[in-house]
Amino acid sequence: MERLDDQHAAWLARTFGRTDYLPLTREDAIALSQAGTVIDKYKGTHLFKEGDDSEAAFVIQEGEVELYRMSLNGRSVVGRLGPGAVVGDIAMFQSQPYLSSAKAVSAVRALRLEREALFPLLLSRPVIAMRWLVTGLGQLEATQRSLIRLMNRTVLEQVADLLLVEQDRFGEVRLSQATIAELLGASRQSVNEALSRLKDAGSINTGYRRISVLNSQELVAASSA
Amino acid sequence: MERLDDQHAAWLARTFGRTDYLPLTREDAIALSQAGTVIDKYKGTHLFKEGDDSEAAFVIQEGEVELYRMSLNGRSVVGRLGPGAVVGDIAMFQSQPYLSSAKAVSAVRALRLEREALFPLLLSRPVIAMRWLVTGLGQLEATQRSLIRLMNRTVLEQVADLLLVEQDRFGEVRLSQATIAELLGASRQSVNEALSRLKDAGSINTGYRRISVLNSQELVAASSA
DNA sequence: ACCTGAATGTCAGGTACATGACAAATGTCG
DNA sequence: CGACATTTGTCATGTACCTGACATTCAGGT
Repeated sequence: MERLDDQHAAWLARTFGRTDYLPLTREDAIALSQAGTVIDKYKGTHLFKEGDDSEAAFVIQEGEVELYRMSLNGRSVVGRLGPGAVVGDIAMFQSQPYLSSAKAVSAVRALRLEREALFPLLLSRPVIAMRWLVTGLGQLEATQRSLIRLMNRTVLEQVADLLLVEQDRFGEVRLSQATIAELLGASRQSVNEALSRLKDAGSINTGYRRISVLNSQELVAASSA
Repeated sequence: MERLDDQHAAWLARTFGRTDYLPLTREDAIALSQAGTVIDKYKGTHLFKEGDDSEAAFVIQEGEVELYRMSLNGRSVVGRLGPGAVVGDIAMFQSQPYLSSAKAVSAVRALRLEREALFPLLLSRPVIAMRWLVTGLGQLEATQRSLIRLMNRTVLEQVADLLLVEQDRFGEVRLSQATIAELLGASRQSVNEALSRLKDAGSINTGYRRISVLNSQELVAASSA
């Protein structure tokens, strides 16, 4: 147990709201990890659903979570979040039911923090509160970027921009064209068309559920960012 | 001076990150207002511009601020913020230059908080940190809503949704059609078209720089939310 | 290896929306 | 009060994108 806590604490210090000016003490990190419980979710299952009582927030440790809302027109994907991100906190802090649903896209491990445990912790440990704030503002920034990506842009530009943001350090994007279309609120056909154009231009390579960025410069130009 | 501080403190307690579970003591509120300086900005001037060094964050007290970013295609408006909202904090906490520009749409009074004064304050007064967090998460929620508004929706639906969100307690929206178009990333003509349809349907009334919501129910239906 | 579900590639037809251009109405300021 | 700027209303034209339909390719399990 001791060693596990240490690992956990170290992980939190590295990834949760990481900032150079806010060192997270081992003590803080352990307090945070002990305030919650680690939960595992299978691919396809929900951490919470729109309208549920917001009892807890979650810090994602492994896997990806998709945040979405339903409307008459169908699903709208608000975002995809990976390790280090927080979900469910908006509703919890506003004492409202969850506003979106959170679904595990892959197998997910997360730290589940109940309101009753989290609030005292944040009030007693300012560094954790600040880091939580930094994480939230990071998400706000990402969402603003998504907004801009959608406005005044053709699907080709949107796709180019998304590939730039979403690529890993090897220049790979592991998403199906249908998923990309959902993230952009576009049709799969249009995304396919855009990818073909970018491939013909030599900026990317495409494969099954995989896109490789070959030339970031050209993508930046194509995104007209 | 004494009386002024009191007023100021009371205002902050009422509007800044207001929550039932986090009472802001008079002492906290005064500390916050004394950590910054009140600045006044004329309509049309900038609080900060994209790329500037992020020295400070601002709590808006009066007036409206427009947040936008430039790209090759022109301006993209990220949002409009009124009293109680915070701008500039994202960049400041991430130690990056400002990511957007903030322009006063009307005469603006704001509390300017420098990094050097704000950080110690947040670390020493957890309730202020929590309220700051709540405010930030509120903006995140609003931005998520904007995202959804844009995705998979016709201009008519977008306009209906925006009117619902943006109306004041008298059911009035004081925005020009051109401004609405900018917020939605649509053309002025399309917005005009949509408003005409809603007016014909009897859901709203339109005037010079003014739209009155007559029937919220019908608007909800038209927005297919 | 084969079978099956998922993902990709491609086409035709329709439409919502952008662009550009201009007239009419409304507010503002000297 | 008149002159000017801003905002609204309306058209005509082109195009990017969506819908629907179908063939082809790929991956994983038995």
